[in-house]
Amino acid sequence: MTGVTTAAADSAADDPGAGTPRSAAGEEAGPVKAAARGEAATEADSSPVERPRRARGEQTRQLILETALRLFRERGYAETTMRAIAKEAGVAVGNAYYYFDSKEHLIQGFYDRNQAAHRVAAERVLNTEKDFAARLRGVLHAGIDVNEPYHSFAATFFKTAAEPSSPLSPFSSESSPAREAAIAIFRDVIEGSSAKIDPELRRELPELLWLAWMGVVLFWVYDRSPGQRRTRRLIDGVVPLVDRLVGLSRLRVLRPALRQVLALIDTIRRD
Amino acid sequence: MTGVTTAAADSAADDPGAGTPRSAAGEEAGPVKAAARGEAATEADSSPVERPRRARGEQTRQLILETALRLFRERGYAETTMRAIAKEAGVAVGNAYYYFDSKEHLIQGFYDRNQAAHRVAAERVLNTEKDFAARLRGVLHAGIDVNEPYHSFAATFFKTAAEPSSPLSPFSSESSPAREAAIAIFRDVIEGSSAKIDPELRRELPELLWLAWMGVVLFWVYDRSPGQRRTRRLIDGVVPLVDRLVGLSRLRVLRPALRQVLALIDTIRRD
DNA sequence: GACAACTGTTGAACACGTTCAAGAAAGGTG
DNA sequence: CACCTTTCTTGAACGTGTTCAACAGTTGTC
Repeated sequence: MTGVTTAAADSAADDPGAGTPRSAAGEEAGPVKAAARGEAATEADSSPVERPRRARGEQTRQLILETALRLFRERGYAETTMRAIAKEAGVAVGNAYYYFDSKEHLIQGFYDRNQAAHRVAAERVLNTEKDFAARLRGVLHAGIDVNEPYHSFAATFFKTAAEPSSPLSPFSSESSPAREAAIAIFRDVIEGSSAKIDPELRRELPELLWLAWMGVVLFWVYDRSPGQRRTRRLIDGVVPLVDRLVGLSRLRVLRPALRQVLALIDTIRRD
Repeated sequence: MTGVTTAAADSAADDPGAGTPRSAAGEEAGPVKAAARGEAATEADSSPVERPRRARGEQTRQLILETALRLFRERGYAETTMRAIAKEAGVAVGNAYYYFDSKEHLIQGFYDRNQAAHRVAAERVLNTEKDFAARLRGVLHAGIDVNEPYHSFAATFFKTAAEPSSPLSPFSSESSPAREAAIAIFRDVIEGSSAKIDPELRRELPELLWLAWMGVVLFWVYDRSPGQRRTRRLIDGVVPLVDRLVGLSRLRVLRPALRQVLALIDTIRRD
């Protein structure tokens, strides 16, 4: 299932872009730039460009990103034009395209922040709870908490993330750092818990939980109930089920079924 | 989970649009037209237009749809411009917009056909098999068979269907006829089978199987393996699991768990 | 047949995302 | 310093989906 990779209340970017852009430090140090390009199979894309990022460039890049995210928040994604972003940031349109391959690529910045915010919010739970179900429940709710302010336009560019060939797809290689980071959270959920889990299942569980999380996000995106309370209920209902299932995983009687599931996962995973 | 509602090899529309468009009969009798409009909550949309559909209009409408689908198949969705469709159909651009609210709305026609084709293909299985697992397996494979020729661009406009506010979303009210039809197939899978199923589960099962089908479609859309064989394996692996689970549903020991699941579904369903 | 009220059709015009050739600024090298 | 190379910046121009005011065709009414 597809889904917004992460989520987070970036309370940064509160002051308009006008003045001093943050010093080049922090997030966004990543190298990824050369778009994998969607399209059909048209020969090798001869451009692993890899830009060196001088100081000035980094500054402009941040300025454009801040401005874009602010406008997205203020007006929504579709309603924010590239011209508006450029104008507000005080640069030419073309300049934005020098740093970001497309309007969609601006969203990646959003993901990265929300991922980080989810991590932080999850940490609070993971440091205090030992019970598996409580940990899982806390982490899932934290993820939704962090995404909540963006529900209205998360849906809008969820659309964008849904295209398999899009670099924004949670399954794309371009988002694999974010994906790994997300899976790591669920690994922590398991490892720090007191739960006794079948070892084979334990190995696969972080990824499975992440997948379940993607499912929850997907549900959330479609959730039109006030305050998305149906999603909250889904979490509260699903967690005990998962907990029970995981607990049952060590029962002799269910071994064959578990094996069957694990074998299936394995079969599917190898190409 | 989002997913292409249906699928089908429309072998109709083989002769180019040039000559006589089919007589207004057949599919597409539906009334739905007044778009729900996405956007924010901007007052009531004062237009439940409901067009009467005269004969001539219906003819033009069909012509435009045929032409569009043909071009989509030949060149892909993104590469087909509204201007090209209009030109090829011998009408003005604006005319296409008289019949279809947007380019995306042309896709709905595609869905409807594929839905019908899936029904037909499923029938063949349902008429010969009695075993639940075999029926389910057959129906799922039939659905993929029917979609196969369109895999390359199904992905492209899967993106479109993914947006929750889009009328193309499988969960939207605008696609509810297609959705109901799809669920009906799974109802037949169950009712015609020899399987003994807990009655409460039985009531919910068609919708659950449809949901699973949406999951399979989602997987298929993302499946890049040659011939999408991973999807085939997924089906072959998941069906026995579902079968086993359904069979177990009548066991006394698993009653509480089943109840828990059904209660969850109920909770979530009511807003 | 005259008139009105639709349904159906047109193509220019608009705003948007994106590209690109041109050039300015900054760094590096002798 | 002069020079070359690389990074960065510009804005006009292109092709796209979509809109809209105008007009044509059809149907119904007296």
